[in-house]
Amino acid sequence: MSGKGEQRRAQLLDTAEELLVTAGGTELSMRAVAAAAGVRLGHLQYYFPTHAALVAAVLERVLSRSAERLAPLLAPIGPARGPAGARAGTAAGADRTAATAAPAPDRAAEQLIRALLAEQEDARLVRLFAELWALAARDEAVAGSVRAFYADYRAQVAAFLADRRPDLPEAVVQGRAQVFLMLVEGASLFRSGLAGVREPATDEELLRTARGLLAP
Amino acid sequence: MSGKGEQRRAQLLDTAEELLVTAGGTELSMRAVAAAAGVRLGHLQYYFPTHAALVAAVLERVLSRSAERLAPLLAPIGPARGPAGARAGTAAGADRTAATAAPAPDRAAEQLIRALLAEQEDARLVRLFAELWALAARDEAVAGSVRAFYADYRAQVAAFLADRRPDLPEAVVQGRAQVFLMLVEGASLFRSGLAGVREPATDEELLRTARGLLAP
DNA sequence: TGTACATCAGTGAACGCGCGTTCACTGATGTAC
DNA sequence: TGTACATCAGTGAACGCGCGTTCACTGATGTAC
Repeated sequence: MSGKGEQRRAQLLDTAEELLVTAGGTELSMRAVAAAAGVRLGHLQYYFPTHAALVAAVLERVLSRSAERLAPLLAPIGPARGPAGARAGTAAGADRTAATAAPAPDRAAEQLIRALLAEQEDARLVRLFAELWALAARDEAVAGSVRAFYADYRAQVAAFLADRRPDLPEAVVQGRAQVFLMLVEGASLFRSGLAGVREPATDEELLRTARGLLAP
Repeated sequence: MSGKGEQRRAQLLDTAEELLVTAGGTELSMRAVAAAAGVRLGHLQYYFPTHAALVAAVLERVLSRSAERLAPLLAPIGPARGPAGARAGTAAGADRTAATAAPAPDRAAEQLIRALLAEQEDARLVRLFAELWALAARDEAVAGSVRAFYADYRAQVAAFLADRRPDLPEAVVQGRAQVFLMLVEGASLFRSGLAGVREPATDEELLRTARGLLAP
């Protein structure tokens, strides 16, 4: 029966992820995960035969979960501009028509920006991504996953922007989407206590700049 | 005689830094550093009694060297605007008058931005900072050093901006300086191969946004 | 319904290795008189 | 100038520990007949 196995696997990954956040990547050992999960070392290895397999599985889940969290925020809900609304279609937005309670143009971008910044108040998540970047700097396989994640993220931001500004050339849309990500990910370093702390005055300038990129 | 000791110490730190960049933070062991430096483990410990002492020393040198590299770029060389030029005074700029060969207002900001982005083409440096962020996420002492480094960096950017735009309120100057750093550090992730790759179209948007922050 | 067997889930011990740290030691270099 | 001594620079062996990996094993659960 795969139900029990899947459940145990998920539980082990929960534990590993928790450990990655609270103790850091260097403490993510097979023994530590097994002990924290309350199983024997040999049993953890039944699900993840090697340490690399465990790390890869944790990584995959963290990134796909982040992608899921971002998807609804990025689903195009802007003003009805003809068929452009289908461009960045996601499953989440499929059963919603553009007409029902669509916010004003500026509001959608505003909500997206604020939601992304609100996410950064979770220091655990930021620490997790700092670990990911360090892992990526060390391990080309991890770097590939991280790049794929951000490529998808960027494509969604680009679709969001293209939906709202059909007049912009594709190259500009792609460029702005990427710069927007640079700004958001850079901000996470400085708003989480890692390289700096949150400040209202800075957040105001940050919002202004982010707005300028998404909906000028 | 302290000359020999100082020299040996510097050489050991060179080796450790090299190792940190090429192999990553997890490989920065006492034995690895000793072996790479061609000395015995016990001797490395004569200079750095514990692993923590070695890491702290490497960290301190990396950050102070980065600060030195940035100082001349940030020294105010803008148009003569009265006594404001002394605000961000550094030793490097002390023997240079504001009048000699001062570039046009936009040029100074442009040069600064381009110099900072050019630095990011050194993948080794970017990897080193990714390691630093991960170390900071794990170790509050490291995080303190990193925050102090960026606080100083930001103050210099703020002075640069204040020098050129004396009309802006201090809060706005501080906010823009911080957002500028967010953008630059975020860009390093996406231009180094770590989370993305360099693209001319993106660089154009990046320059545009950075310019808007520094000299609007 | 019962039995035989395969697969799944989990245990436990042992391996060799690299790690940080401790510590006693040696030779070279400087300093006091 | 010579000698005694302290400090500096560097060596070498050993410690206990946590690590990833291997492997033989056991009991539970599903499947075929």
